[in-house]
Amino acid sequence: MSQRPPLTRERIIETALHLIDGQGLGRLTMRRLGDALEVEAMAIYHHLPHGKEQLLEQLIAHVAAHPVPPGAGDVRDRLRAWAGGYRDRLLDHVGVMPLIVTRRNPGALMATTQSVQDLLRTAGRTEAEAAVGAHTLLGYLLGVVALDAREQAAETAPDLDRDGRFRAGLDGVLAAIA
Amino acid sequence: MSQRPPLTRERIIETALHLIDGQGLGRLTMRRLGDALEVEAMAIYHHLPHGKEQLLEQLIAHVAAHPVPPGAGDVRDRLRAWAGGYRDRLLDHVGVMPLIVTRRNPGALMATTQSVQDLLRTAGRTEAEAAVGAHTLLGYLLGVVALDAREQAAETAPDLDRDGRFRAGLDGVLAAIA
DNA sequence: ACCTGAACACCGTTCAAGT
DNA sequence: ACCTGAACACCGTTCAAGT
Repeated sequence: MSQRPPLTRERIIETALHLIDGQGLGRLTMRRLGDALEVEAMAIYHHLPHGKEQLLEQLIAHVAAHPVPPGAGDVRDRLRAWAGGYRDRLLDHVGVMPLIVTRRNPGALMATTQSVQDLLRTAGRTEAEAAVGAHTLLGYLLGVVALDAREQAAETAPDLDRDGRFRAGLDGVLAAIA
Repeated sequence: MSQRPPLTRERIIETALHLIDGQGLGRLTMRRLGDALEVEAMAIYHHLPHGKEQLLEQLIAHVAAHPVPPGAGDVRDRLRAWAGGYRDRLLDHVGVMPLIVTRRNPGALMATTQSVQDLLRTAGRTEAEAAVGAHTLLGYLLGVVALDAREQAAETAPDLDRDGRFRAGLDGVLAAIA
């Protein structure tokens, strides 16, 4: 008798993310999520009282919240490393990109943006420069991931060096802001 | 007796866009679209045999396809003007942004990207520089619109100069690529 | 050719009931 | 407290029928 692990918010979120990564956002339904959790769909509402809307907000938070870690060293190097990690995470969960771009849960992305802005501020930029810089870098990251995801879908030029192109573009953006 | 104008693909697309702009993507359903067109929902299938999927593809094409117009003059000036217009269009139809970021209809965005790449190529950049430049500029544009849309939803700092911040970031990106 | 109406499988969610 | 089961309103779509 394989005992089912207890139903928790974390397990729900993780399973939903796994479902999206494997089958796409369109196939995430409360009923299918219930099946994957070996539970009736209605049981989910006990842990997420606001239903699917709340589930999606949690997914956005889980993927999009990725603040720059504290540390020292050259600002551009720190931002370069952080941006690479953020891009990897977003590409691992491209299925949630449409959610991140939605009006739902605006806080998740804004907290991440704020952390970049704070870093730039600490590094000596003016408040206005830091705001423009953080907005530009985050915009570049989000948009480039969206473009890469589409290219993958279209499957044109499979020999394309997406990583190299990203790093080249990133260096340009970093030169402009930091 | 107000005669209903004939049902055409264009009228369907326009009405759907109007519905999204006013009520959001989540409220676009075939049945509601039928109501807005003063027709049974099933009539739409006669003009879009592949149903909602085809409708969404058309909406993406309508909003995201925005190639750089032919012309002469300073490359940065041309790209600046074009980018401003593209941003305005995307902001006018933020509701379709989640669709643009989806894997559906990859061609629409890629054609736009290609037009930027061609412009950079004609202006003397190498093929690789043009590819990185087009990808960087398009990425910046898409991502920044997504961020702006979220900020609008959160309604923090209503005195924020979003247009100025965009132009400042755009100048940085243009300096890096053109 | 163009549109309608009934029908089907599926969806999110409420609500009363079980343990 | 935690989960189930039936029910409701809604969805996209098929298919036969109308004109």
